[in-house]
Amino acid sequence: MNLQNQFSGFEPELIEAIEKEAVPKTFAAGEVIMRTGQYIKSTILVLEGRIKIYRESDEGGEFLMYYLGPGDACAISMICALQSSTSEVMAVAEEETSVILVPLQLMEQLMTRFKSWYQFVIRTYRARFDELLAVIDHVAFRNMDERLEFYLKRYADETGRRMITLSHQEIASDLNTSREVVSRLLKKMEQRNLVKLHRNMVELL
Amino acid sequence: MNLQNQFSGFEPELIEAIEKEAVPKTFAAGEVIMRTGQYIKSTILVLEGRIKIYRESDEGGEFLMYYLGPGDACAISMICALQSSTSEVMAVAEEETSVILVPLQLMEQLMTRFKSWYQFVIRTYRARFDELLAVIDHVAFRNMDERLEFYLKRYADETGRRMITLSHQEIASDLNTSREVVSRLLKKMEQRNLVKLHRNMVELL
DNA sequence: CCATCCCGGTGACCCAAGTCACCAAAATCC
DNA sequence: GGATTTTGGTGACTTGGGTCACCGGGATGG
Repeated sequence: MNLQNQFSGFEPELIEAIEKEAVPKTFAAGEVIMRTGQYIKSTILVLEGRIKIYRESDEGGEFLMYYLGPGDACAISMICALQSSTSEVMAVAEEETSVILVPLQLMEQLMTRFKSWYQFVIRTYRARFDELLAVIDHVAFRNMDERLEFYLKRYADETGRRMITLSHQEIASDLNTSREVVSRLLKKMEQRNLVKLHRNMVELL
Repeated sequence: MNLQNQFSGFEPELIEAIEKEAVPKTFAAGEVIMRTGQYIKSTILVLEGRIKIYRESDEGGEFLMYYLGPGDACAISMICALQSSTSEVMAVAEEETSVILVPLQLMEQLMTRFKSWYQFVIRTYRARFDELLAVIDHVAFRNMDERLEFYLKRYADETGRRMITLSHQEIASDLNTSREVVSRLLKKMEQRNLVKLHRNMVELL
């Protein structure tokens, strides 16, 4: 698996420059990639797998923001790396995930040398910003049933599978609600023939 | 009022470059600066006044995200301008506000010519990103009473006044709730000696 | 000066969703 | 194989906060 496949917009010299200096790294499923308060010195490019980006509250609650997949970059790590400041979010590998770490000083070089890198960075900011706006919309304007539906659809889209292998408890954590609420809403969705419920699994119809 | 005062980190040549090509503009209180769906071709730098950035829902609800004051730049206009794509938020002048519009092609020149501009852009992204995270935290983890308290404190900080000249209805819109709820919560805050209520005005104690 | 509008206050009510308690089935551990 | 944990289902209850109705007092305008 190399850069070319996932980042097709990059010109060959850019790819070469990254491959020469950047550090590939692999994370096992469930491994923490970035934690709240941690200093960030490199930007993360995702080659394979899936990373979950979420916010933690003081009281132990968590709140899913979005996922990163192959071809994505972590906007937060970009911003933090460029300021060598701390991350305000958590990043955890959902599956076995391989990434490339682009250290700060390389990042700055690429920025001035390669227009395609610069544009990639801008696109990344834009994409994450839009995702945050969508999150705010949902939590501000939508009820739990709509949020749950959206959550399941997004999950299915991200993974490309209609079978969602998550327990009700895990879904509840991501939405910062309780298991009972998720159970009940899923039951209602089943009655509306939107999903079929299995153990540890929700099938989207 | 010129750039130097509000953007003290900029070197003289940068200021000169901006002043030569960028367009100053003034908005009256209440005027719409940017609306949802509008194409953005320039980045906005705020010299004087205050701009409210908020999100609109399909059903007419609105939701305050943050304010921009002197020395701030609009990250969304940056991102949009650089992609010449549409804004996903509303921007309205809260008071008489003067800004400088930096057109796209100038923006790109400055980016490569001036390190201090580049860093300013990064700082801006970071600041807005953090503000969005704070918004998400509040709406995800906090109840209305805490959100109201935070809202009032922030307003007082932004304006530098303890007297907040807003009707309950206006506050309710910003928090996407109803006037009655705001009235009741303010009454409770008054009983706790946190505020004193006047007509069209909340005094922070 | 009267009519109308905006503002704030309040009681009654309702609903979404969080909490508590408990249970049964499946999975996992020793 | 028995014990414990995880998972999901459900009824009962509470609570935050949204809605409705109504009222009075100040502001505004013809």
